[in-house]
Amino acid sequence: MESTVTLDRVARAAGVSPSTVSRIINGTAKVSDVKRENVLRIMSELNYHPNVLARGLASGRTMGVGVLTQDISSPFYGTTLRGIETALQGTGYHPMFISGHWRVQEELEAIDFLLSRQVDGVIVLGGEVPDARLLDVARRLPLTAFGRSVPGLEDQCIALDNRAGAYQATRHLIELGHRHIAHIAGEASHRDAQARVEGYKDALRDEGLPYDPDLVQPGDFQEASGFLAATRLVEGRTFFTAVFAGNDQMAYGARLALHRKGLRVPDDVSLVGFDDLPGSMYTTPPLTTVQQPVEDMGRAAAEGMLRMLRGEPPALPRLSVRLVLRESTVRRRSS
Amino acid sequence: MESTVTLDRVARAAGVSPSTVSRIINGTAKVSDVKRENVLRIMSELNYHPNVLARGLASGRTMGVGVLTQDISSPFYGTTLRGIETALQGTGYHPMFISGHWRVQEELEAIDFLLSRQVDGVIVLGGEVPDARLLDVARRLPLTAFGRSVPGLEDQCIALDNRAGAYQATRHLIELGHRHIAHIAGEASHRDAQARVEGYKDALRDEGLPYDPDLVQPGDFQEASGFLAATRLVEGRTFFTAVFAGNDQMAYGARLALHRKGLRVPDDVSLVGFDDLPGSMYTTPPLTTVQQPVEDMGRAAAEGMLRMLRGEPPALPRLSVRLVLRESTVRRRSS
DNA sequence: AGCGCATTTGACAGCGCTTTCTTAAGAGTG
DNA sequence: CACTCTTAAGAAAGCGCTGTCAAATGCGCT
Repeated sequence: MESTVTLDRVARAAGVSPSTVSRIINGTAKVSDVKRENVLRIMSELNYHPNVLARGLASGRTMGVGVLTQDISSPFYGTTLRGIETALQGTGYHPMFISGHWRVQEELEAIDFLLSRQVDGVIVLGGEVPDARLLDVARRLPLTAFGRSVPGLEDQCIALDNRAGAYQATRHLIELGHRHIAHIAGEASHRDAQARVEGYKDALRDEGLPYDPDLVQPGDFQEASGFLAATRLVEGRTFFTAVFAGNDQMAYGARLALHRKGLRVPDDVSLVGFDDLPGSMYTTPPLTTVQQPVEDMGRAAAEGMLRMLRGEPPALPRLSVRLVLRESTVRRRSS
Repeated sequence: MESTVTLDRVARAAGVSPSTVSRIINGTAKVSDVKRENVLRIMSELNYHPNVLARGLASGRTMGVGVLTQDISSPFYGTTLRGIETALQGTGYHPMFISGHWRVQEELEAIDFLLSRQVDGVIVLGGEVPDARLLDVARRLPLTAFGRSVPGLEDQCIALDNRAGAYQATRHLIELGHRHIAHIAGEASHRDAQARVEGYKDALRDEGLPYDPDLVQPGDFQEASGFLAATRLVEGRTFFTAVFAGNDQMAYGARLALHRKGLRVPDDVSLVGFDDLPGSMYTTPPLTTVQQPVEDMGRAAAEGMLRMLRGEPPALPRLSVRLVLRESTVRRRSS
C-alpha cells in the first residue's frame, strides 16, 4: 500500500529540506540547478502532486475562483461558463461552479459554500442575491458580476442592457410595418424579464403605438411557457402580426405553437427572440434575435477577476447587445 | 479589520476547548446542552464558517465529488450535470465540475486537478481518457463513469447503448417504408459516433437493405456539420427519403438545410435524431429521436457514487434508450 | 462518606504545505 | 588573508481543523 506522496517524502528522497522542494515548486526563490533537476526528477518518479488543500491552508491562496451560476444546464449560462473557463485556462486559476437556481436562499448558501472553500475571488452570474450580500463579499474578496449592476460596485459589473435590446427588437418589428406586436414575458420576478418588458413598452410609446395588456402574455423563460403563451395569443381575440419573445427558448415554444395553429413564420407572424442561443441560427426559419455576447462577457468577467487578483482595477469592457437579423421577421404585407 | 473567524476564536469566546466546538459542528460526540447552545449562539454571532480546506486536510475527507465532464456548455452534458447536482443536493457532498473537451491531455490534467484537490470520489462523463488511467483512479477512490464501459469496472459504469438506439432509429425508418436512409455520422473518433454508425448498419443488414457509403456523411456533432452534411446529401446524386442524424444537434442543422433546399420534413424527408435534447420537443416539427434519460443517468451516477462513499456497492441501475416518436418521421408515400 | 463507573471535556499531535528567520557557505574586497 | 556581503539551504512555526488519549466530572451504589 503506497501511502500518499507528500512533499516531505520527496524532500527526504532527494536529500533536501521540504523548504527547498517547496521553493522549486513555486519558484519562490533561487535553487541550485543540480538540486532542482534532482528534485524534479524525483517528483516525477514518485508521481508527486501537491495537495491543494494543504497549500491553500498554508498560503491563504487556493487558486480557485468561485462562480455562482443559476442553472448548470442552461444554454445561456453554459456559454458564459465556457467563456470563464477559457479565460482562466492556463492562468493557474480554476473555476468552481455552483448553481443557485434563482432562489435567494440557495444562492446565499452557494456563496457561503464558496467562501468556506476559500476561493480567491467570486464571479456572480445574475441571480437574486441581495446587493447587500454582494457588497459584503466584495469587501473581502475580488468580485465581478455579470448580468446585474450592483450600486456601489458598478465598475465590477457587466450588465446586459436588456431594455435597449428589447427596444431594438420591438422597434425592428415596428419598422417592418407591424402595428400589433405581442410580447411573451419572462418570469415576472426576474430583473431581466422586467427590463425587457420595459424596452418593449418604450418602443411602442416612442412610435406612438398603443400598449395593449392583452398582447403581453406571461411566461417563465422555458420553451413550454412560450408555447402556451403563443397559444393563448392565437386563441385570444386580439389581433397581432408579430411576437417578441422574452428569450429564445420561449420563442422556440411560440414558434411551434404558431405552427400548430397553421400560422407560418414569418409569412403570417414575425417572431423575434432574445439571447441568440447557439441553436437559434438553426431553427426553421433561423430566428431573428437580440444577441448578447455571452461567451465574451463570461471571458470579460473572468479577465476582470484576474486583474483584480493581481491588484489591478477590473477594467471591464462595455459590451452591448445587438439585433441579429435572420429569417423569422419580415415586412408586414399590407394586405 | 476583523480577522477571519476561526474555530479557535469561537472556542475562546465560548470558554470551551476547540475540540468541543469541533464536536458540536460535526456531532462527533455528545456535548452538554448548555455548552452546545452557547457555542451555537456564539458561532452565529461571530458568523463563523468552517474552513473547508483545514477540515479536509485534518480529516482526509473534503466532501467534494469531482466531475469530469467534456463541455460545460453542452446541452447534453449539462443535463447530466444537473442530475448529478440534484442527487448530491443535501447530502453534504458537493460536485466539482471540470471540462476535458474530449482532449486526452486535457482530461488527464483535469483528473490530476481533481485528485490534487483531494476530492472524495470521481464521476467521469464520457471522454477519451485511457481506461488504464480510470482503473488507476478507481483503485484509490470511488469512481463511477457515465457513457463508457471500462473493462474491469463494469459495475461502476453506466453505458449508453448507442448501438441499440441507432438500431431502433434506423429500424423505425425502415418500418415506415423508407428504403434509402442516409446517416449523418458524428466525430469519427468518438466511441459513441462509431457505435451509432454500427447500429445503423446493423438495422440495414437485418432488413436486407444495401449499405451505401454515399449515404453516410461525416459530421462532428455540431449543428453546422449537420447542415453541411445534409446539403451534400441533397446535392449528391444518391436518392434518399430519410435521414438518421447521429445526434439532435446535427439533426437541427440538417433540418434547416432541407428547408433551404425546399424539402419538407417529414413530407419529403423523414428525420430522426439522437439524444432528445430539451429543445427537440419544440423544433418544427418536433423531432423523432432516441431518448437517453441523461438527467436520470447523471442522478444514477451520483447516487452510485454516494453508495460507494458509504462503502456500499454502487448498484447502478440499468437504464436504456428508447425511441421517442414525434412528428419528423412519417410513412413513406408510395408515390 | 467513599468507591467505581460512565460520560463529558480538554490537551495535543498532527494533516501537507508555506514562509519567515537563521545559518552556512561562497564570493568579493582591501 | 581576514573580513564583510551575498546567496542558497535548512529549521521551525504555523495555517484551521480533527481525532486520539487522558483527565475531570458527575452519578449511583454500598
